[in-house]
Amino acid sequence: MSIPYHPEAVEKKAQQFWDEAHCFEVAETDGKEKFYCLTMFPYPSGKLHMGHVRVFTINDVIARYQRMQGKHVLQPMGWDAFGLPAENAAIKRGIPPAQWTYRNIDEMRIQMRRLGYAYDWTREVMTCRPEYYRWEQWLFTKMFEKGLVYRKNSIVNWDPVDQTVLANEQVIDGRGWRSDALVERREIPQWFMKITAYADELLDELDRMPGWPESVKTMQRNWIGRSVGLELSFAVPGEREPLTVYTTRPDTLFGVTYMAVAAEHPLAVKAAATNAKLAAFIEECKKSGAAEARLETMEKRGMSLGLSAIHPLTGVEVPLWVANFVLMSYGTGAIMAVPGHDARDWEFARKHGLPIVQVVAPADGSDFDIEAAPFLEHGVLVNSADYDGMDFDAAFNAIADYFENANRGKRTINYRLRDWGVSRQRYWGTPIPIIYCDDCDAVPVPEDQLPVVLPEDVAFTGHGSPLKDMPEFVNVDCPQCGEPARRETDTFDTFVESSWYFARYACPDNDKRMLDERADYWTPVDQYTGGIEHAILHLLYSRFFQRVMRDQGLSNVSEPFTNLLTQGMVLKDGAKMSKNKGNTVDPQELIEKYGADTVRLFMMFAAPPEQALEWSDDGVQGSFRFLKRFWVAVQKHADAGRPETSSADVFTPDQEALLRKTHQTIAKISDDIGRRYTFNTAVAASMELLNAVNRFDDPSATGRRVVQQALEAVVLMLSPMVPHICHELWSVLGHETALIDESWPAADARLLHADIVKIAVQVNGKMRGMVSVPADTDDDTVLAAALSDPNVQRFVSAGSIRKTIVVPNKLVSIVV
RNA sequence: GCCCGGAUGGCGGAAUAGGUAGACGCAACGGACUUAAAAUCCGUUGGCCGCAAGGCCGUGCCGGUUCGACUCCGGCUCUGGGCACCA
Repeated sequence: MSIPYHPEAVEKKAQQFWDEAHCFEVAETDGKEKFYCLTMFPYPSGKLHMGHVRVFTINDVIARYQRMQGKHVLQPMGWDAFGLPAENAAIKRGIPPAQWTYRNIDEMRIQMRRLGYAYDWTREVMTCRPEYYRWEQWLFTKMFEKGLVYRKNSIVNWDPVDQTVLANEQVIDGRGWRSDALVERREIPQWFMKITAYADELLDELDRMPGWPESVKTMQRNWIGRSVGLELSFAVPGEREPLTVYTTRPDTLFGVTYMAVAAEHPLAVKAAATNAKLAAFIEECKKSGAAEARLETMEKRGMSLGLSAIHPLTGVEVPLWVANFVLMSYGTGAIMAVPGHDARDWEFARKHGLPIVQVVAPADGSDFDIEAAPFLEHGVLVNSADYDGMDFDAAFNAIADYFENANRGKRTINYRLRDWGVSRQRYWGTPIPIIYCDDCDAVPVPEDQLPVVLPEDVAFTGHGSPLKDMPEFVNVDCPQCGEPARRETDTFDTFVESSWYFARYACPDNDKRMLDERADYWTPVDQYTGGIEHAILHLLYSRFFQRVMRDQGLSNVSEPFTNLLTQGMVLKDGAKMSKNKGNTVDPQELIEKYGADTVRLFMMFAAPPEQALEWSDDGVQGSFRFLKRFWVAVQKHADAGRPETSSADVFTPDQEALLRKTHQTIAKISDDIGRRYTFNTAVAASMELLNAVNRFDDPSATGRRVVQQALEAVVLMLSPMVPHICHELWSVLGHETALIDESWPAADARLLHADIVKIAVQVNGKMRGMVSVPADTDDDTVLAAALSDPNVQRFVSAGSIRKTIVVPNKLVSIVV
C-alpha cells in the first residue's frame, strides 16, 4: 500500500531525528580525519534569497558527502551582522539597527532550519556581539603595538547637503542617493592596516594553492600588482622639491612630453592661489566620487599649471599640468606622461595639443604611425640618444643603472595593492578601540578595558553617527595620562569581521582568548564556498588576517582556505538577483509549495556550481515530479517485501545490464561529487538510473535483488542533495539504522566496463558508421570491421586509403 | 577604462585528456487513462532534403592548427563579476 509523497511531513520527521540525535554537533575527535566545510556567512538582510539557498545547498552537499566518506565534518553557520543596510532600515522604519538585525537573524535561521542544512548550531557566531568583536578590537591594539596599523589622510565621498560620508554604492552618477547633490572628494584622517607588509607573501603563496581556481588566483595576482620599475625625480624650476614619479617603462623616458599632478597636489594648490581660473578648475576636479571605475571612465580633463619640469636626461623643459585622472592617494600624486607609448597619455595629449614623440619602434623593423595610435608593446629604442637600438631589458637596465650610479633615482618594487583603510564614519559597526588625548595622541584601549561596547539603544537619524552625540561614549579619561580625552567614534569596515570569523567557529565560547587549541584542530578550512564577487577583497583580507593571527602566535596556519569553490550568481532576467533591482524570487514560497528537497534538488540540477544560474520558474516542477517518481518507485518495490538476500550469481542479460548500470552510476556520481563538483550531472545520472529501474520489469528474486541494489544506491547518492526524502526511503527499503550514518557506496570495478563497445567510424573527418566489437579488440580487427561497414565502403574505395587512426574502444578515422 | 569569467536546440544544460554534439530535465506536440480537468503513463522533438537508406548544414562572429575542434591558437562581438566605503 503506497503512501503518497508529502514533503512537509517527511522533512519534519527527518529534521526532528537529526535534532534529537544531535547529528551535526561535533567536538574535536582524535584519530578521525577532520573536514571543515564552510560557506561565506550571510548578511542578515531579512529573508533568505536564492543566492543563499544556492551556496548553502552546494556546501551542504559537500559536507554530507564528506561525512559519508567517513570524515569528521564541521559545518557551522553565523552572521555577518554589521553593515550599511541596517542603518538604512533604521532610517526608513525608525527601529534601532540592532533590533532590525536580530529580528532578521531569527527569521533567516528558521528558514535555514527548514532547508535541513547539516549545521552545528552550537557554534553560531554573530559579529555584532561584543563577545565576538572584542577580539577584533584586541587584535587591532596588538597590531597598533607592532606598527601594523597607522593613521593617515584619505579620500571619502562627501555629500555637501546631507553633510555625511557616502559609500560608493550611495553615489549614483556622481550624486548623493538621498540628497541628489554633486558628491565631492574630501580628505579625512583614517586608520589603515598594513596589508602591503604582506604583499610578497600573499602573492608568492598563490603559486602553492592548487585548491583555488586559477581565475581567482590570477585576479589576486593582478590586484596585488607587483611591478619592478624606476623611481626618479624631475626638477621644477622655482620649486625646492623635485617631482618624484615611478615608472615601469624607463625605456620610454625620452618620450616624456608633459607631466601631470593631482588636484590636491601641493604644486597645484600653490599655483591655484594666484590663478583664479586654475582654482576653479581644481574645485571642479574634486566634484567627483572616489570610485576607481568612475575616475577611469570619466572625461579626462586637465589644465596647464604654467610651470614646467626639467627632463632628467635631456634637460628639456616639459609642461606641468593638473589632471582629474591623477589621484593624490595613488603613488606620489604625480605622473610622467609618455603619450607615444601609453594609451591614456596619448588620448590626453591629443585632446590638449601636447606633442607625441615615438621612442620605441617595433622590433621587426616595421613602421608604426604614432599619430594614429600609441605603440604599447616592447620594442627597440629610437630617438633616445645613446640608448637607441636597445631592446626593453637592455634599455631598462642601462637607464636604471645610470640613475642609480648618479644617485638620482633607484630601482623600486611597487605594488598596485594599497593599505587597507578600515575606518568607517558609521554607527553600526565595531568601535575602533582608540582614545584621542591632547597630550598622548592616539592611544589604544588597554586590554582590561575591552571590549569597547557599541551602545545598541540609539535614536538613529542618518545624519552622522549617533555615537558623536553620546557624551557617555565619547568622553573618557586617557588610559596613559588620565586626563580627559575623546573616544574614536568611527567603526571598522565590516570586512574586518569577516576576515577571521572562520577561525572563531572553532571556539566561539572562549572568553579568555581569541583562538585556542580547538582552532588548531579545525583550521584551515578544507572547503570554502562563496560567491565569485568575493574573489578579491574578502578573500585577500582573510588571507592577510590569517597571517596577522599567525604572527601574533594565535595560529600556525598561513592560508585560511585550502579549497575554494566560487559559485556563480543567481541571475534573473540576466542580472544578479537583488533587492535593489527588485528581481528576486522568494525561496520560502517554493519551499511551502514543494518542500525543501525539491528546492535543493532544483538548485543543484539547474547548472554547475561555478556557472551563473539564470533563474526560471519552470523546472522546479520537474524536480518535484522526479522526487515523486523516486518516492513511488521505492514504495512500489518495498510493497512486495524485502528480496531474499541469497541467490545464485547467475543473471539474465537484463539483470546484468541493470547491475552494470548501477555500478557505472556509482562510479560516475562519486567522481561528479567528490572530484568535479558537477552536481547537475550527478543528478542527471541518478535520474537515468531510476529511469532504468522503472523500465526494468522482473519480479523474480534475482531481479528484485538487483532492483534493491539500484534503489539503495540512488537513495545513498542522492542523500547529500535531498537528505529528507532519502532518510525516509532508506527505512522504507527495510533498514533499521538511520541513513545519516551510512557510508558512500562503492562501485565494483569488475562491473564498470561494457563487454561490447560501439566504435564510431569517420572517413575524412565525417561520421560514416558505427560498428560494435568486443571491448579491447586489437586495432587491425577493429579497422577491418570498420571497413566492412557498407556505408563506410561507399566513401572508401580500395587502395585509396592514405592514413588510418584507431582510438581504442572509441573511434576509427580513415583518410582517403 | 583596467582585471577575471561566459556564449551549445524553443529554454536550463551534457559532451571529464582534441575523438559519435545535444545526456538529463523543462517547454511544446501527439496518444492512453478520465464524464471532464488535474495528476500520472507512453511516444515525438536542432534545421533542411529524402518514401527509406541516407545526405547536407549546425556549438556567438572571422580566420588558423589537426585525420578530426564546443574543446587548442590569433582577432572581434555581446554579456556577467570585480575595481578598494554594498556585502
